[in-house]
Amino acid sequence: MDKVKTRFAPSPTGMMHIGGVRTALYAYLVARKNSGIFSLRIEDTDRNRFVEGATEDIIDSLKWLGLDFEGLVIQSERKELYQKYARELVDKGMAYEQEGAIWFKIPKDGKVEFNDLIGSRKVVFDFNSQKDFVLLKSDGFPTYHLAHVVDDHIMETNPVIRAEEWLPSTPKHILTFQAFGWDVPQYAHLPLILGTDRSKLSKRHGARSVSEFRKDGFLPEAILNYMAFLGWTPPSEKEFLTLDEMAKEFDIKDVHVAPGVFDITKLEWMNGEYIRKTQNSKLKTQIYQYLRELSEGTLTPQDHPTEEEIEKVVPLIKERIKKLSDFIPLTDFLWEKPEYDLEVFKKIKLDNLDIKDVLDKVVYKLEELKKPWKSEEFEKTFRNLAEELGVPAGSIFQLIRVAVSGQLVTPPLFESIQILGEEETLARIKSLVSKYPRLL
RNA sequence: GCCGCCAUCGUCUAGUGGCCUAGGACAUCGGAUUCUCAUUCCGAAAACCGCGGGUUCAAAUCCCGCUGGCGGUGCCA
Repeated sequence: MDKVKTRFAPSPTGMMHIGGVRTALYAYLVARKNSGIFSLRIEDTDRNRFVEGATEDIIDSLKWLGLDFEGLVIQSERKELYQKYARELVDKGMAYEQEGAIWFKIPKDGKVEFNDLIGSRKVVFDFNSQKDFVLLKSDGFPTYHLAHVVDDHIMETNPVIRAEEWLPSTPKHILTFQAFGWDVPQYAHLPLILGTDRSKLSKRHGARSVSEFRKDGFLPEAILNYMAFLGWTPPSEKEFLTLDEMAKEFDIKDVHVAPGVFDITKLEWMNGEYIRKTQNSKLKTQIYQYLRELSEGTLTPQDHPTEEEIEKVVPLIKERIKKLSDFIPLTDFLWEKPEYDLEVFKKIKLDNLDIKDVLDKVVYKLEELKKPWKSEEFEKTFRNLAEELGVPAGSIFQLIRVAVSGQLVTPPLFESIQILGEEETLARIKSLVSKYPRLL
């Protein structure tokens, strides 16, 4: 048998869409599984819908995801090829020219049948449900129908893996292959991916391109894993699979027929799982690179947080973030002086105690504490203070937390303070007290 | 309208005639641990397997009809 060749064939009408990830992934997996070849084809035959930068975004996204492809075909660069083939059909009498376009002539009677790889379903279309269609537009560019048939024949694509929205036009394609006298490839029409309103996932559902997910701090492994499972369960029924493991287990025949709803909540959960599974040193690097990318290169190694600083915080935030972007709100108080919203102090239950008085006591205790501050002593000191004041220890810790960070939620207090440093901690509390003597 | 695809908890799914009084995961809700938040650990609720007919000793699983959802119906892809 010939080598298995698959391809991902998006049209550059926008940034690479998250739904396209699954199509690309399955095609990639089929190739890998069969030691075949996976390539990319840019379907840019509609000049009106062409979006500048889209091709680059698709390539970048594929690379970022780790879906390596060999071979790149750009349809607009081989216009003449399609023209030649369109003419050939005209010469054969199977197509005709009208108003500058070349139309495929649908035979009078009969039907097309084919077995789709997905769900091994048999699909039958009557010719009379089909109308003549354009192969070559009057601007000289091919339509999808022609380009698909010509390219996938030349590229020896088999199976053709594409979204189910193509299913209704498959008879056109089969007829065209036959008109040329070429072998018809096998088709795998992947079920649609739906938005929460159950209509085809699109920009209306929050327009999520791969690059946006990347910017949001999603990991490629998590995206791949989640998308793979939208319509497929590995025979092993494992929950987490690497690309290699997927390639081993994947069989296009196991892909479901029913459409699936894209659920970002589950993707986020999975991303969190991947973050937790990542080695600290690797996570440190990922966060560092992520922050640099976010700042579009304006972040230099001298800016905060530095790689060393991130390294110290990683163990504290690893179990607290679902996305790399969560790192920022959770830790920025460590590198920047906090802005205080006095409202948050009201959420600390200190009975009728005066916050300023309590903070004064905190400062006093901290100054008494032997340096370097030790975790046990720190804790004991403030538990004692809480007892003296007759309030829960948690309230005291919470007050210190807010005083130091301006936030109700932070990584563990003492560890955060250690990163902040003793002087900075004291300075922050003192300046808070002096800045807002009344309000507190 | 016409053509086509699909149909198990809110979501992703297991399930290919008896192991199913339908299992898992996310989300949700309780509870335990805890200085906040998270993590982790327990537990609960959640699908009369879209509806109606068959076939069979036996159906979520096979067949038919219906309904519903979605897709296509472009010199877009």
